[in-house]
Amino acid sequence: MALRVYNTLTRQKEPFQTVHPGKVGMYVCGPTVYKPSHVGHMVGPVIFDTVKRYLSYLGYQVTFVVNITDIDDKIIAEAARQKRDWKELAESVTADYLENLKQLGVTTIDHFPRATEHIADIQRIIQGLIDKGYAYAVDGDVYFSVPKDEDYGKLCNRDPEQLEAGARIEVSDKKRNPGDFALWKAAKPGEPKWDGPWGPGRPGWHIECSAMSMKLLGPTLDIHGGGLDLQFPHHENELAQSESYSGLPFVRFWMHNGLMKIRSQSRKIRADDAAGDDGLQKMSKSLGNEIVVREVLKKHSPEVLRFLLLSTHYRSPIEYSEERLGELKRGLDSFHRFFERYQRITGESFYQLPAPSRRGAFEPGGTHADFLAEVGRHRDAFLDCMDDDFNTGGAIGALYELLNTLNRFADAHQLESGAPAASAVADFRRGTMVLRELSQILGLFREPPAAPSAGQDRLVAGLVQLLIDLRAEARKAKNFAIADQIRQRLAELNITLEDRPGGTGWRLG
RNA sequence: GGCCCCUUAGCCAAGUGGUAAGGCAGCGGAUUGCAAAUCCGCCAUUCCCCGGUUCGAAUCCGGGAGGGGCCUCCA
Repeated sequence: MALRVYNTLTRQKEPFQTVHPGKVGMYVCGPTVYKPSHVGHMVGPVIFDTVKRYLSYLGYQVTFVVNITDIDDKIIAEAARQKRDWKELAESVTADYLENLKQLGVTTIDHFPRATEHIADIQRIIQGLIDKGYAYAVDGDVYFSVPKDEDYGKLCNRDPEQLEAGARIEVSDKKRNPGDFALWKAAKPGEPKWDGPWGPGRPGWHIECSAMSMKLLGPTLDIHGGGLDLQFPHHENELAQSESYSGLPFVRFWMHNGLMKIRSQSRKIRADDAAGDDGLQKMSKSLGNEIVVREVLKKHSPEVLRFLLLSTHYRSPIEYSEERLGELKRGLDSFHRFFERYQRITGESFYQLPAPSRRGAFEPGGTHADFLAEVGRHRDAFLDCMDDDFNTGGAIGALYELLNTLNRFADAHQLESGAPAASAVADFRRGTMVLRELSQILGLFREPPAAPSAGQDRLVAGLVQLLIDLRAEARKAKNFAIADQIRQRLAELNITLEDRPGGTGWRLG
């Protein structure tokens, strides 16, 4: 199957085609940096990081750009509130954002352009729009003239005439039409400003994305991504100004990810008796229900959070809850346990396994052809899901089936006990390599999970081993009362023992 | 008022015309001295409701109910 991608512009899945064969320019709207990121801000980066991983796996050379909007009304307002320098605020929030991305394994972004570093590019586009008659300057402001753009509204199916009916549009007597939006805003006294042909001021909200994306990726992007809530007005306006400026199609594929939701306290109470009201709301600052990423990572591993974001199709809304995270951790743990098992069997770390970085054919062969053929079927299922508009939820299902196949093979061939056939271990390794290959596409299992602090403590490890040895003696002597007491008391300390063919192991949790 | 989207088991979730993946939880079994881990089996005759198209629909069309997003800043 060939890759198909859902395009918001046409509202259907289309065969993926790029402007330049083999190359992909991908731009995703990043944050306006005035407050620490909440988990909703991670959805896009994780999704599009996975998109890039998969496109690279398919052989595309992908340039991935995420902008940082570091000048905006909200930044100015928040800095004033905190009595802080706006620039310093923007920088510290940016650092928080970048650290969160790193934690979540979002490692494929090539450029993080800042709006303040592209003022000249922004001004050039604004001037171009004025020259072409799409924009007009008034008292130091510059506005985009919506009626001049015949196909304005095509992304969101919006009729400019009806924008007036909304009545929620910012009133301004400077605008010629209610739907017109600012490209350049004149600075009020004390506000940050850059000199420009229309007077000192700063860029409007949408223009920085047009300027930076076209500068880094050319006039036509292959993929433009962002949250569903950015469709209008942000992307609609970006589209309008970019195409009016360049005269070329701005984006091949518009991709929008679903929003993070959270069960709100106030409605949860009602939901208990009111059937049908699930009490879910979008996570947002205005509703005061945001969960800051930094806080989440104090309690949960970043891998669980990433797993959550990939467990649902990217266009669907996704609920954030502690229960769900716990549930997913249990699922993830079964993979981690397998990796330890793999190491016991082969003496090799799963995380060191080589895996093809490019998609190729999987040739079963081997001594245990049925087993490898089954591995191949799961691999095909995984890749078919990814080909179908990056269906990560379905792909994860295939990953679980692959895990089951591998465990079953290890059981059936008693790889952990006695002296297993070398051919069985070799085929087992080949099968496991496929799990490594596929999980890398999702950015999962890149490194061993961080052991809880107690697990790294040599004293603790020594003491637990001592008790395991004593228990082994007791078991040998058939003194099960003592043996069980040791296990029970350890369990109370959150230490679980596992008696395996090769000896007893332990883990926290 | 306008524009979009969603509704699959206790929960999460894949599935866009061919007879319901997967996970969590639960239950039964193998294994174990007993557990844990792993494995096996069970767990939606049915996909919000009502019509229609079709040999055949969770999937297409029409209507209804419920939920959500956008139209103002939002990932």
